[in-house]
Amino acid sequence: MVVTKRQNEILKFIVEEYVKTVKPVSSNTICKKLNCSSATIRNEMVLLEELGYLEKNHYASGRQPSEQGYKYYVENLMTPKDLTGEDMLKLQTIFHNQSLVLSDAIEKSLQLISEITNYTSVVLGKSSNENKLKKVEVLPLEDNRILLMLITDKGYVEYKNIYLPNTDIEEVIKTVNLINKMIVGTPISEINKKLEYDIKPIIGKYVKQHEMLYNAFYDAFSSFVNKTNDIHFAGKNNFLKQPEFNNIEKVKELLAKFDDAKIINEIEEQNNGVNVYIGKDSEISEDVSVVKTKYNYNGEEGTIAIIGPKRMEYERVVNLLNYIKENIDNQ
Amino acid sequence: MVVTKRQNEILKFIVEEYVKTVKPVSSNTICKKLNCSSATIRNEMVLLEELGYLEKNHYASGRQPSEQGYKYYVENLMTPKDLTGEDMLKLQTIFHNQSLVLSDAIEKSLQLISEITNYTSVVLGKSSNENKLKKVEVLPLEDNRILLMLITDKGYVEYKNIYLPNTDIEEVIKTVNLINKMIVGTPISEINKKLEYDIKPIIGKYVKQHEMLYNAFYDAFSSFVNKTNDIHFAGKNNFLKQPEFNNIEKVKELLAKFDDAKIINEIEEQNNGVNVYIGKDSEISEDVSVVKTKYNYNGEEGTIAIIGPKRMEYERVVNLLNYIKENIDNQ
DNA sequence: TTTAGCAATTGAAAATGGTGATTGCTAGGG
DNA sequence: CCCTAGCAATCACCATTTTCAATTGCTAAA
Repeated sequence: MVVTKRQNEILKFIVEEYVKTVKPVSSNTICKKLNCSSATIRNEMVLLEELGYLEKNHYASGRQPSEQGYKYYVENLMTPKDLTGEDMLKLQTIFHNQSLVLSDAIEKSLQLISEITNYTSVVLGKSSNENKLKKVEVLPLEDNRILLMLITDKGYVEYKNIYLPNTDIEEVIKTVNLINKMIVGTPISEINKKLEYDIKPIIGKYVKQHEMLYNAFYDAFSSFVNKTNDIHFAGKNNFLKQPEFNNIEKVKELLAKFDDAKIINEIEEQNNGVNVYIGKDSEISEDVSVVKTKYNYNGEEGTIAIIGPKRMEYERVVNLLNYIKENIDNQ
Repeated sequence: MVVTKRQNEILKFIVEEYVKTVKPVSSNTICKKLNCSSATIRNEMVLLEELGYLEKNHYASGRQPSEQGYKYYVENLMTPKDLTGEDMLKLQTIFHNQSLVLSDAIEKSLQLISEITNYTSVVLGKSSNENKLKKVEVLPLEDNRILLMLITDKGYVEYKNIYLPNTDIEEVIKTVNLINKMIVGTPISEINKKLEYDIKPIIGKYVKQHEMLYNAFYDAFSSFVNKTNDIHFAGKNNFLKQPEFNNIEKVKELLAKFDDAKIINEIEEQNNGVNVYIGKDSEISEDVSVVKTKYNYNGEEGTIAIIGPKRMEYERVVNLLNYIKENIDNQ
């Protein structure tokens, strides 16, 4: 079945109206905008419903977009107009601010987006798993404490503050320097093995409290491996502001998902460009949608995503994300 | 007016029953436990209400503890019995695990507490504001990127990944080493001033892209200052599980408080020991209570707090916190 | 001092009724 | 053949009423 021009207009109007008002749209509301009677609209709505683009809550309720309807809207009806002046200006001040390191600019811009849209933003840096250890550094502090730092070739740092009572710190430093030579260059993911089989015996020889030191090492590397992703949220609680999440159960479910590492993986797989995943496709919850894109700036890879209710301002969000992506790529 | 032994028993029972069931306690429920009729209990309840320890929701509802009632319970009725076997065992495995650095053990134990109690836990490390800069370190990475690390004497580290296209990295490193000599020893809080008046001119002389480098420095130190507190939450969303927070508005209010830095300050002031702040005294919301304590382990200072609904298992939480405190002090 | 008994009070849940919004359908008109 | 006016039908929503069970305060007797 072919979708007529008028049907497209009606569908577009319904999506945008519903996004604004969160209320089913009636034939009457529509006929004020288009020049025809409500009955005509109703006839068209019946067809659009048969096509699967519209839904009713009950016999005599107005229509709202179905998941398919949103998809159709995003693919065919959305006008890729420029950002509104306001949105644009705010983002510009961030990206044109030379003082910001890129990662900070991204984070700041996502905070901004969360603020102005009331959705949730996520930056997902590339896994540090593939990093290789570049350097192990020890720094003596006061009172038999040392600072242990692990640095990777991509510039990630993990550090730990260790208290070693009754230990000759000089000796510890010598030992660590020895270890340093042995493990530099090892991929982070393989390091714990190496630690156990190659390093453990050596620490034992040199340091009295070898148990403590060894464990500190082991821990530091473990948390490195666990922290396989560098993830930052902005506006995590914004869902509380959305009327469709006014019920505790849904909020609970969603916030739990945000803590769960799985959400990250779901978000990661993706082709290039700015993509929209609606409802069930979001892999998070059928009530939310995700707009996301990858970036790669001189080896610094990552994904940016905006998570909002299915009733999302797709046009605006896609444009915002496009703008950010362009700014990163052109920088 | 004197509180009789029986009145104490009744109050204790009501508190513990209400904490369990979240429902007003009726005279009938009580008389099953004590050997007397419901009418007798009712007479006593009238007296306890006059003393301000009990409350009614309406004419014919059962009684529940008032804020004052909880206070009286915590101060006079709570039996400081040992931890139950289960709670104890779980905590032991954390603290007797020699492999954990103290700060990690604390964090792990709070995660555990949040899990088993469904309350929210907070560790608040001492402000890094009083720290002095110990070392500035630069490490060249691939592709004209450098890693900038700032290390304080107390062992805090802040790092930034900077991309400096078209710049002689060797020159940058020389410059930074120069800067290093000039600012080591400066308190973090004063560093931005020094940067602006003493350091800025120097970087200008040595580095082409001085703007970029200078700003990176400035940023790194700024975020150091802003991060005046080292704060970690566990079970932030646990409030969603508590029946008294089944309304979005309250949850919103509370989660906003958690993000707000003020909550930290409110929590910080405190004398020694494990203290209980009920309802309005919590300074957070009249619906929550806070149990907290300070620790000081070899210069590593901080505060631990458990935040829960006013209807809290005070006995259990106080005992848990006591156990942790003892373990830190004795370690 | 304790207790049995009873009227009084209230919230919560279920039942009821009215209102307004909106639809689907029908029949007539361009 | 498409559009539209008109109208009964449908349903959510709100307010009101009814019913029910829980629990209290009070009184009078043990």
